[in-house]
Amino acid sequence: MAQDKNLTIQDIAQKAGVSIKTVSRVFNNSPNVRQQKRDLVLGVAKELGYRPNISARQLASKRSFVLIHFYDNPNMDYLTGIHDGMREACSEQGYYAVAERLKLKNRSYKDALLDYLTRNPVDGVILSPPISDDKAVIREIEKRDIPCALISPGVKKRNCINVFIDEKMAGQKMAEFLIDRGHTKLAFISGLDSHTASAQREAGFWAAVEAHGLKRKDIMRIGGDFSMQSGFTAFNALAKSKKNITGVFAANDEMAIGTIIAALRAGKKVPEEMSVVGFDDSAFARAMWPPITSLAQPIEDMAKFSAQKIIDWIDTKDREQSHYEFATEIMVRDSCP
Amino acid sequence: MAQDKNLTIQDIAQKAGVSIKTVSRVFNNSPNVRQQKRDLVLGVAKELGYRPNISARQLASKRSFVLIHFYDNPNMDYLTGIHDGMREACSEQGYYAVAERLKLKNRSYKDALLDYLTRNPVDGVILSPPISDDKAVIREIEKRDIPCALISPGVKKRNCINVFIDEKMAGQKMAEFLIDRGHTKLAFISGLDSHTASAQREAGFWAAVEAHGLKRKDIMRIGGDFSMQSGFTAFNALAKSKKNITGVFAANDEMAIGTIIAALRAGKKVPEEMSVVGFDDSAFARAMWPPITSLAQPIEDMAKFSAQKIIDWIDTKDREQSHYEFATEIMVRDSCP
DNA sequence: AAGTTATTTGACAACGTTGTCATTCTTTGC
DNA sequence: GCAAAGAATGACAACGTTGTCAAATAACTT
Repeated sequence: MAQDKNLTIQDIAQKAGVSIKTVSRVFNNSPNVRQQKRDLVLGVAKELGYRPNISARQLASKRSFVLIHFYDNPNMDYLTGIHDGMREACSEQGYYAVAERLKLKNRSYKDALLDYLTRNPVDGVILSPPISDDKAVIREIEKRDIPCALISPGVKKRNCINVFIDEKMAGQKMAEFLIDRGHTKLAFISGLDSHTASAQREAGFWAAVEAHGLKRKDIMRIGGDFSMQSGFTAFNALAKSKKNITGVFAANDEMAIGTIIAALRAGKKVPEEMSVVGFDDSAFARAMWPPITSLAQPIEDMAKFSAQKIIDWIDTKDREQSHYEFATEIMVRDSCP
Repeated sequence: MAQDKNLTIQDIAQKAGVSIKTVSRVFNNSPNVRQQKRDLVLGVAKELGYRPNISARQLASKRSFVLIHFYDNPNMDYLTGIHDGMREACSEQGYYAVAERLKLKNRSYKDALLDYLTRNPVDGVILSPPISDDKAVIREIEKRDIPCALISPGVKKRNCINVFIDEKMAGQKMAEFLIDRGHTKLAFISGLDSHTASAQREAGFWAAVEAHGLKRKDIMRIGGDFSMQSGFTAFNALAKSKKNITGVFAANDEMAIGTIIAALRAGKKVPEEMSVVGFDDSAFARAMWPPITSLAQPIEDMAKFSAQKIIDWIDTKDREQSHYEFATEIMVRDSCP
């Protein structure tokens, strides 16, 4: 099967009895190769265990074969999910999956981006929140005509591949999950306002509140910033109020954790006296005590799909549709059983 | 300064009035180039903003210019620390920094490694715990004559660059930190036994206990596995015992967090009734409530240094010394002020 | 000062692909 | 059936470096 020798196109061409250019065409999914020859070449290549030399491809084609994921959400689960998904799609096609953090907080993040793009040519870009909503970043990428996929963008972009879950529906599902379990006094802890998804989750939350005729005065809305710290302060606000909230929906798991820790510290039992649900299905949510009920999105599938679509786009210079929606799932755990 | 055009060696050679080979030599730190010419070339290159084409270098030299970090500790702070350090060293020299997870739990991890190494040639490897102690992995790398650096290995290897902190001393420092603050009834929560560093931290702990003449019967040793979960159970063991422990030293931050959460849940105040210190100075340790006193190691520096040494090794085909020790620092926070 | 040896430089052919463009087959249309 | 158009193939020159080896220059010897 897999040879160790460094085979070249030459070897394959010889054994298959075709020209090296034909072999090249096959490996680039170029049109204008008879199916019969395509199969022949693929067969020989597989038998001999041939793998194209990436450096040579890069040099000759002036492509980099790099798909890069720009992120600014240092959530390990999320990141590895995206990375694994990208890699699955990439390795099949001989692409590299690279991840690069872009710190939006730093004033110079745009410079860092430009610097990166000029130093390291990339063939495709995947942006995850909150960068998938950064107009400056998207503009620079479009300006260079680099195929681009947005994961969970707040606003869908015409020239990009948009991959997302229905955040509003997800928010609504979570709120209804609490309501179904008898909670009528709810709190929503929001994320950063710059993170559009959080706003949509909130919209879903309010939709559920309204649909079930809950009273506005029984509902609290607490501003957070996705950090554990803001979960602490959120609980304090909760405790200070006289509303006697029993169901808390945090826009992400870290804030849910913060809320629970603060609750424990204050002697409030979770879930007995107060239920908390999070969002993201992070490892910490699973490891907490109690483990946290959270909403899981198929992030790996989404990333794989995005990468695949980008590669198609590169190959065909033309992409079909650009909106793709994925289904979510509530992971029920002890924090709100 | 930085030109956008794609300059080639040719351009530099022409402008500097030397052959392209000489320029090539300069950029490869090859010997046998007169200092005067070296400066001249470097000057011209800088002025024009030249950057070597990596693909061409790879193709011609059969080097990959990739340094890879194999890890199996999904701790984001640690990982980004290592990655940032590597990148700093790499970017100066035109190398790529790549990270790849090797799941030791999977039976097939060795196959995954071999698969990776045959598919993606790498010029150098950095291993972090627990992989820096995996003999099978190290053997495969040595077999291929790939320069290798071990970060915090339990056992130092002759043919590798060994970069570490004095784990035992660090453990001792942490224990003494507790003792200095008046604690005489201590507990140590260990990590996985396969993680040699944990054993060394423990050795330091016992050394401090002995040096200060604490009574063995006042000390508890609880087996953990680095997970938050094991911090929970550790606290339970603590609470069940009648020893009235007031100072806890967990071999990493996650277990410290678990311990604190369990304590809060049980109504025990931290640090008023019990002090807890961790190890690693992770983001969560900083974000917890109370923030956790923890031991910080200069991981970024260590990684940068490792990468630099590997590149030197590649360039000179010869490395000097192979043991390098870095200093640590206790980050004092509220969990044991 | 001439003969040696060591150091520095350069010419030119790789490296393994893809782009270009000319050539040879297949269709298709009438 | 034959021309015209289209699809499939291949020959050969890039791509931007480094390796090899020979040539030129500098540094010692005696």
